Amino acid sequence: MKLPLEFYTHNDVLSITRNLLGKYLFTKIDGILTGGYIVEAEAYNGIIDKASHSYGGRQTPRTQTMYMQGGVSYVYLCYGIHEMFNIVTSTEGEPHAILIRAIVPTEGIPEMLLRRNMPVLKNNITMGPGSVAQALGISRKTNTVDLTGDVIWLEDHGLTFTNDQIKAVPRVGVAYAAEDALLPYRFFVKDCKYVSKPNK
DNA sequence: GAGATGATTAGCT
DNA sequence: GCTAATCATCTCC
Repeated sequence: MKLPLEFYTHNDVLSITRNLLGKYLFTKIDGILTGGYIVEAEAYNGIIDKASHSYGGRQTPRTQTMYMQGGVSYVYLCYGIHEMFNIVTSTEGEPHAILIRAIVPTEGIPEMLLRRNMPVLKNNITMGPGSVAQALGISRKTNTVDLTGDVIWLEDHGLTFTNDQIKAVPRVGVAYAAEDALLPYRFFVKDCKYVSKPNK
């Protein structure tokens, strides 16, 4: 059931992103199991993606993780407080990554409530990339973790979405990036209450 | 070594 | 809808 390493090492980061929707993401942090299935993800297509840390082939200590072979986690801090969970794909030297933006929680919900400091379950518990990471207990300590290991992993439970249920939208703010601006990099499940804002 | 910045979120208007 | 909060990392001097 656990996704094999081959799932992550394909070169087509966009099709991997599409296939990630409906896959289950689990984490076991401090011995506590939490998880859910992915409903929103965004591809970061390496050196041609202006929004990527590795745009233009930039290589820094932080982005080293993106250049690794697919199948590891890439966690980084943004705006000082939000930790983001990415899945590195493709082969070594190709800085492809997929940002997990939203999941539907299924396992360990009480623990997620504690981590998010929320009294009751609300739709926004895993809405947005920062919230997903926090609810799952992901932090920079879980950077470069092997996704076929026992800390963070993905499973296929046979859940799939039709093309009608999935919406792919072009990224915004890259209008001058020629044909790349037209590519649909962001995938999400329509009308899912856990998906962040424009969910139709 | 100092300054700018950002793939966000929450809370107020 | 819009704006403030907040800090590790990158870049330039």
